[in-house]
Amino acid sequence: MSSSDSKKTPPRITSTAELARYVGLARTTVSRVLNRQPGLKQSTIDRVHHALSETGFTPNAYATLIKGKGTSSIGICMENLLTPPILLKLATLQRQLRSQGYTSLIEVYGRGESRTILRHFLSMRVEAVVFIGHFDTAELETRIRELIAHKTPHLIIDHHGIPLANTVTLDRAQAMREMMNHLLALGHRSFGLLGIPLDHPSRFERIHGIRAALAAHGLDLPACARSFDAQCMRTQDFEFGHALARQFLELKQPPTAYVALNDEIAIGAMRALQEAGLAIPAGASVTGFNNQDICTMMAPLLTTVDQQIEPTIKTAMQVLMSQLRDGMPARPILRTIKPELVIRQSTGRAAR
Amino acid sequence: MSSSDSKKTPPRITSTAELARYVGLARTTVSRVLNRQPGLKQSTIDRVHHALSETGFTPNAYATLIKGKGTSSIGICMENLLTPPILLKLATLQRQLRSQGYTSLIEVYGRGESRTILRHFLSMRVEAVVFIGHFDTAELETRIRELIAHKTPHLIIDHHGIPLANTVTLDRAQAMREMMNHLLALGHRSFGLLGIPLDHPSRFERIHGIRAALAAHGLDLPACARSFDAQCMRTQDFEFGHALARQFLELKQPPTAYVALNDEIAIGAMRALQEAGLAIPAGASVTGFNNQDICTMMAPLLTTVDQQIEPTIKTAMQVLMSQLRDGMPARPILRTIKPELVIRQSTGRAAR
DNA sequence: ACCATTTCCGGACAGGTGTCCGCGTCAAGC
DNA sequence: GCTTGACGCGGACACCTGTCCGGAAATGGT
Repeated sequence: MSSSDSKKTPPRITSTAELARYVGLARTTVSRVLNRQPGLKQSTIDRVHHALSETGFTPNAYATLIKGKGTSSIGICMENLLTPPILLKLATLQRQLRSQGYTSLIEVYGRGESRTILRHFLSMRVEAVVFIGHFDTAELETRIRELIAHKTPHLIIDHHGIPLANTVTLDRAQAMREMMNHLLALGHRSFGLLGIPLDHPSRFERIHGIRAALAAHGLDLPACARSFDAQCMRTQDFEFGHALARQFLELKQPPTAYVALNDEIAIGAMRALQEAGLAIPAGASVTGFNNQDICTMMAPLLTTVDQQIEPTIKTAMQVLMSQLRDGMPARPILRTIKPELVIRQSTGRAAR
Repeated sequence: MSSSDSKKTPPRITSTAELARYVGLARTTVSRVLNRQPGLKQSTIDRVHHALSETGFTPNAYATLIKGKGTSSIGICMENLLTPPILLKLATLQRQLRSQGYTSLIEVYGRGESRTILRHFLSMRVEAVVFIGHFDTAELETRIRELIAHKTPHLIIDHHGIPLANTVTLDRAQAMREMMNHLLALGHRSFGLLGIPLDHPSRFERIHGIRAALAAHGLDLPACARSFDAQCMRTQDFEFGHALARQFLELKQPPTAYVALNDEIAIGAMRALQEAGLAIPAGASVTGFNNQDICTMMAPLLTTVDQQIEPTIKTAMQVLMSQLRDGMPARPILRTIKPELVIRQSTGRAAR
């Protein structure tokens, strides 16, 4: 009791050397304890661990990682942090990476910042870089070239159309083909595209699928499908869909089926149509994309496309891990994920 | 032309020393160029920059940051990456931090992992740690104590009730008080609470606000409000709200007003009520929480509470920056954000 | 051709950690 | 009391970058 038990305030330790002084051991001994090397008495191990939890000291990660060998970190560049499917991918990817012992460095892309972001990742010596979402193609391709030159593994999720890049992406053309076939079988022949411009490169795949399905029925895209995207500002998707649908309703002969870029736009459009007195699907059909949770809470339940996120991330992990294990592949890896059409209540036979 | 121009493959440079050898300069000279020190010929500067862009070399961030002075990084621990309001907070905070020159290290909390996460942050020598969301109170309090001992600034967003922690949080009691006053003024006297258990510590604030509003009207909480949370599994919120509402509908006298934990649950409940033939708000009133985008796309438009995320993050940044500038505050900082009641169409006079 | 100035070199140290290795110390067994 | 291990010490080097400083070299001007 009379001994100096006034250890109310353990000193602030900032290095293993200080910690070693604190417990009265050599710095190298402390280091050996921290790295679980054999040949140490149990009592000294306990002594160090006790001091460790007492002072709360944490070894400086930067000093360890100077050597660059095995930072166990992956850089993830996100298109944004707001759209649900992208986020779901991030969340599951991050979880799986962690379970494999990898830390994620997450950065959000802003116009033209990809260069800065990539430099940051490389300066942090990440072991791979993942891009999730849609980016500027030319810019992204430059980044990929840089990564390949660095021999740093990479993976693109969603953005399709860069031949030299390892890509895991949903087959959006296939998705649109199936969706169009579904609508065509219901007798629809005039379509309103919501949030899917006819000529924008980022929507090329979708348009391609739509065109293919129409062609198979002897129909021509520009003749039976229209898009009013240029007329409306896209700020918030529900409102966007709402505004787009209203544009279509001003036509003398509005389309009988509406194909939306995503579920939010579809729901906004449904609301506009219903407000105009149209019953769905009796008066018009509406389709979404992503199969988000809301789809089953609408009246009517929304017909949509499921992104198959679980399988997507699963193959993404495979591609990533194979690169981390075996190095860069001889030729770029391309894995396309098959979408799943989810037919619910918002699509029905075309009104006469 | 005859000179050796076969620089098709610039070598892989991993240190400034190698780069210096590559351009035929001293390592220190290269370092001076990289750090923009004066007294250098323009031609040598160009020479280095050219080699830099040619080889794509990036200085090792870890070596620079060993000294620990200013990693300019902030650790952010997230409750999850799936609920929209939390994510909106993350996204805006991350953006604002970056505009101030800070990098964000984002980690997602999993049961009991907060210790590991905090150790990681500290080993990365972050300059502050932010918690966003709701956590286990005891666990979180321990972390905060550790951070204070480390003299590392911290901030909690949303989780309320840890006296020694710097906190920025929405006044949820106030929100519920206003909401209940609104419903009481409409004549409602029996309430169904959706996703808000009467006794769970994480919902203490809400219950407190509800109780206060009722008491002001001479009413007793257990007498006029019920919660069926224990009966239903909460996996997906829409379904959860749907299931909860169905439970209430089995009562002989179902409540006339439903107060939900969030917008998703409210929407699920609305759907269940409508399916049962109840008109809203004529047959029953429903309120949400968060004022997400969907609220304006429902029929009827959902009455809800706006979280005021912009002001929240703005004050969060203030609290954070003041700590980074002036060090730890003498006493814990507590800033509460005033919510905003958003009255729309889903609430109306109580049915007789 | 000479001098002054600018510019670059290269050695040195610091920063925190991991690892190797020879040597001292201490305790246990004979 | 001696040998034999087991264990801890402490010096050394490495990793990569930033910075300081004296001296060498090149450049400029006269």
